[in-house]
Amino acid sequence: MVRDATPLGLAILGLLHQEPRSGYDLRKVFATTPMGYYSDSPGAIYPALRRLEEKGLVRGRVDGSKALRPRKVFSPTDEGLRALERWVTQPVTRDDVARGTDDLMLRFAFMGQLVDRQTTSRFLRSLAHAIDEHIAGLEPYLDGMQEPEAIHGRLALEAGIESYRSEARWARRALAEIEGLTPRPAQPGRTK
Amino acid sequence: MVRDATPLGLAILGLLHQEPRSGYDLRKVFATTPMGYYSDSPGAIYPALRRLEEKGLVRGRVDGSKALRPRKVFSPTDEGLRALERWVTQPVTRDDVARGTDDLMLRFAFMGQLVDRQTTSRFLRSLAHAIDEHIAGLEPYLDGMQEPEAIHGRLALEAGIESYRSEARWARRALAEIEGLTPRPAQPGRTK
DNA sequence: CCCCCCATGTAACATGTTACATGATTGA
DNA sequence: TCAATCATGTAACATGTTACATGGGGGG
Repeated sequence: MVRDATPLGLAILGLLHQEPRSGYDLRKVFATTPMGYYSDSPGAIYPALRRLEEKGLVRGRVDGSKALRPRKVFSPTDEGLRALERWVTQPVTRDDVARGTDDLMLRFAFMGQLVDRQTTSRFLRSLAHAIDEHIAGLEPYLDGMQEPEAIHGRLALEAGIESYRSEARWARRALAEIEGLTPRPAQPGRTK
Repeated sequence: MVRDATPLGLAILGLLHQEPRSGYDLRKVFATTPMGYYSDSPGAIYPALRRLEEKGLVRGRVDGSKALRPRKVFSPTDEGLRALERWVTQPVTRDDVARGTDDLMLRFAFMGQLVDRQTTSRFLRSLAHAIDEHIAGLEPYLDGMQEPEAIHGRLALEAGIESYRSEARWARRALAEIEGLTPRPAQPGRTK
């Protein structure tokens, strides 16, 4: 699984797929929306855009329409679109789940405009499964923390486990919602 | 609020406070326990230890007891202990909550051996409060996502919000458990 | 004998942070 | 006129990643 870009680069690529944007537009998105997890500093955005351009994943066009200082507006190339699709549809591993689920949520969010519903369903199912596995891997540690001296460690671990449980529940609910939208056209007999 | 060390450095400092450890010991902790969120690579651990030593926060002693290659075992200095205490007792801000709660959980876990119960209670209360505020800041974005086209974005945001809710519930439950342990000796009249 | 574990570390590289620089336009 | 906003970027720095280097000891 060769990495096409950094997490920030992939986040940018997905935003550019929603609509063409300048570096400044991207900064505003990261600064003012719940995507603020990613950096909004110019020292991160502009180099990331340059790297994406060097790899041929995005292309920038100078927009001189306004009298303002010229904006450089970027859009994904075909290759960029393919890289984006590869990223969002990657199988979900336990490692993905362990290191912050933000990345996974971003993949899910961008999926809406990019792949069909079956692919989304597959993603959610594999996500739920990976979370279950991860929880099963954490639980043994709880047994080693039953002494009263270990109360802080135990509680911290419980917080983690519960947060994963909450995410697994979400994944299953989202799956139901996505699949309940319309019966899949190819298999009308399976409805309900 | 001057930063005494990087997140990895603070995690190391807390582990060394539990018991003196070598660089290799630390790697094993990060590689085999739920603390695996932090890096277990030698290229991160050894430089981090050197930085902590240069700042006078830890001191290393060569343990030549075994016939094996000499281990270098580190412990926190008094100054390191003070830095650790400053870190865990820092007030919890919305920003802390937004960028991964792992750091906060680590602070909570290390708190057990470091501060009294009142400080822990204060931490948990401010955590619950910061999470509530953060959720209140996220909810307005949901309103802008009621159209059916925005379903993926809406679901992703809901996942985030629910995960924060789950953490706020945990904080309040942990608070009850910590405060229920024993009545505080100084105020016997307040029991029950 | 060879490979894996113990245990230390270094070097090149990629990435992000902080702070600065530039300059035009818009509103108080 | 002064500050804020639009809009681009660079430079120095800190940190982490990946891969390599070293060398002894124990087990199959």
